[in-house]
Amino acid sequence: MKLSGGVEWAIHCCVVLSKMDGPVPAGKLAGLHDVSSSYLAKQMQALSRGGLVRSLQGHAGGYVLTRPADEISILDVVFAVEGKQPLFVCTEIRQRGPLGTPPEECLAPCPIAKAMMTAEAAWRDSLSTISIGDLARQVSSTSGPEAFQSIQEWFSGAL
Amino acid sequence: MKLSGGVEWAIHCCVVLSKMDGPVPAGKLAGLHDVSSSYLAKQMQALSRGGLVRSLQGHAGGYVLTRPADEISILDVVFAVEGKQPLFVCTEIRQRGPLGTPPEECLAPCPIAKAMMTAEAAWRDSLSTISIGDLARQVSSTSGPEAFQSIQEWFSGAL
DNA sequence: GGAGGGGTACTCGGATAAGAGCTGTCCGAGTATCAATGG
DNA sequence: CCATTGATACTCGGACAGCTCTTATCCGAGTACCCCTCC
Repeated sequence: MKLSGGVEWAIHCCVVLSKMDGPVPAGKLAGLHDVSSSYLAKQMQALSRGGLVRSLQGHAGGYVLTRPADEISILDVVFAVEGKQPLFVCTEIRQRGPLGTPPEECLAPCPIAKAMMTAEAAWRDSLSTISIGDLARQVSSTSGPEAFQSIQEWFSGAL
Repeated sequence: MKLSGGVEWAIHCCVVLSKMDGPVPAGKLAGLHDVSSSYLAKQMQALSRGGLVRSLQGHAGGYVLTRPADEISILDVVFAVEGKQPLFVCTEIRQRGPLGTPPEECLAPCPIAKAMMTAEAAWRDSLSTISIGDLARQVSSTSGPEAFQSIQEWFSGAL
């Protein structure tokens, strides 16, 4: 029970994209972070399907954020990469077995499922309060404001 | 990225155990819920390793809760079955690549990891506020107080 | 009648296969750029 | 000198294997009960 590693990559890429002017191809994002180019491309495709980024094909193509960074929450990224399926899925155990409760009596949700859903909602709420813009500002204050400028220059100079 | 299905089984078993007098073998718990006996045994072993239940071997053996139901939170069960490893693991991407931040400058935790950890803490906090005893009381009020008595009788009569 | 010993049946515990999902890779479809050519 | 046209190189997108983790199963180790035997 572990979150996909691609989530971390995707968030980092979104933060970087939020500070770049033009489109950035997946290959350069992979080179910057020293990760598999092909696999990161897969994550970017997920972001594209989720509507978080827009893909530009052709010579000077790449990915661009579709919305302002402050309007993209971490939850959006997690949903795009991992899917919206909840962590806990109730299989209605109470209805099974020789003493199972008949379905017509199961009006209220199973208390166990309810508790798990409440906790999951707390998790999602916490993720939805933090935006890509917030993260970018925090990175600027910790790693220095010139960090993103160096990245942009590296993208231009390219390897 | 889905929680192990065994978690649901384990919680249900803990709730049932909290209302039983004597030890209950894993086979009967499996029969009650109509799930794989062998696989549920594995989950019970995890609970035993986690110190939540005590195993009694021999003819009239089985599993018994080690603590009062009100002192066992759902989080304890999740930790016992899934392990205490966090959902999100930071691989320190910021240190990798040509523009990676040197380790000696990474004093503060990565903002991205920090945000994920905060959300995870909210999830765990929510889980830790609900005990097995709470769930048992909710089941009694929704499914009727006689439900657990029927189960106890079914365990005695056995199949 | 009571105590001791052996057998039996039941329990847990860990070691062992099958399946699904994540990780990683490849090649084809599409498009903007650039250069060459003709007017 | 400018517009058109073709080639080119670069991009994304989805289809294809390898591997780890979850799911499912089995058999051996250990223990309490029960019955039989002996005193």
